[in-house]
Amino acid sequence: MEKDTSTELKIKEAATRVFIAKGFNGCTSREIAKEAGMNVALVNYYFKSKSHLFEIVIASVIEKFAESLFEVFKSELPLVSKVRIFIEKEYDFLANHPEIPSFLINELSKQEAHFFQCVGFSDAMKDAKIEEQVKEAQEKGEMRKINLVNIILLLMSNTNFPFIARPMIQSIHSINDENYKTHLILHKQYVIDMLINYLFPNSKEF
Amino acid sequence: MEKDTSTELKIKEAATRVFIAKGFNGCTSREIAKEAGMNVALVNYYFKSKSHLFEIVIASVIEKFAESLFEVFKSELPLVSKVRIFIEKEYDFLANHPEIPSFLINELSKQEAHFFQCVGFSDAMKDAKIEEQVKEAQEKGEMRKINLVNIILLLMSNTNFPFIARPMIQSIHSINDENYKTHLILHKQYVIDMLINYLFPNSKEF
DNA sequence: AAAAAAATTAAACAAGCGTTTAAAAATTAG
DNA sequence: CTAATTTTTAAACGCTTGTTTAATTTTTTT
Repeated sequence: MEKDTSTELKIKEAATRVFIAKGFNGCTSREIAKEAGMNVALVNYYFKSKSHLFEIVIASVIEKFAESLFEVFKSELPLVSKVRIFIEKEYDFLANHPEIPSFLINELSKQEAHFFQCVGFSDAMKDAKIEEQVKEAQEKGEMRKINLVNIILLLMSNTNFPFIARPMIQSIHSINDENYKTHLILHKQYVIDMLINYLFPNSKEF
Repeated sequence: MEKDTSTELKIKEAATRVFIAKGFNGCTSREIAKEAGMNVALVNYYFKSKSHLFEIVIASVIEKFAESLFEVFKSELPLVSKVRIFIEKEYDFLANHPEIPSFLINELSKQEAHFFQCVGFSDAMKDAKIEEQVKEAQEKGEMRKINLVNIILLLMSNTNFPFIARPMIQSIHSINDENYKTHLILHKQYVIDMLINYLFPNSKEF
């Protein structure tokens, strides 16, 4: 009884590509099988159903998506540096996986949102002790006193949205992919400057 | 030959609700008919197909979505006030229609993106003469010299994302709807302060 | 009030869906 | 090398999909 057959893996990878590109409702089992170069029945042979396969795929996408965030905040740097590095890493990650935020936001707002809970997102949050770091920096007067939820919102808004809304923004301004990439590179620095200046008003870091 | 029958309107309104909630691929013609309290065949009697109905719906949603943006910028206020009022109006609009940004971003990234072009989004952009206003303010030294694309990105990121990502953020922080609303109210002011301070470094407006 | 037109309905359609079956092929075990 | 097991296949399953049909009801016209 082999585990993690090359066939099984190929199907999961193909499914990930197809699900991300078209969403759960936007694709068919046969499409996934074709993308993997397999027979349709094999999808349900290795993964018992389309839904089950989807749950596995989205769980691993979430994990990949959240990884870099917590990686940065677990380190031993001052908070202001963590914010800068997080934004930089996030832009790098999203440049390579620009479709992931839209995919997650989309599917999580439609399907039942139990996916996130089972992954233990908020556990990782506590593990990284971000809340404590923020409180400490705020008491020292280094950081603006706003709630963690709002801080996360500011960080995620300015990193994720430019990738989520790319098709829309390109349409509005009639610009091509290459041109948009140029704007994104500049945007990263704008966001770093703006956020650090706002969150750490007394910081020298910029 | 009646025009704009109450039946026709009911179907369009029902379709708008269903499409926004579930997306084009996530719902059926029968579901739309049921929501409107009509027979399935009537959907294709008034609108020739599900796709055609969808195009009509998404066009009117886009129009509604873009309206407030251009309304503000067509007025005769100084740019710094326009930015503040835009953010305020956008938060008010999105508080009443929180699902619209996700819907648009979602469908526009999947379907062919010809929807936007046919609505003439960029025409309205030129009509509002935003580019000229920005250039003028920048030459006067009132406004930070960054590209219009980046300015729009900053504005839209910080207004739309908090509504787009609500399910995700609530999951991460384990907070309920009411609690999230409270954070949103605070967030609006944070965004205004941060953006005006960044875009208009010498402004007294805040 | 009768005839014509429009609106609405139930029923059916072919096609595609997720999933299952049962047989064939390939692999492993003894 | 044979038997048992696993993997892969083609075909079919019931069901739902978008759409169409043809009959019925309602409205409008004359």
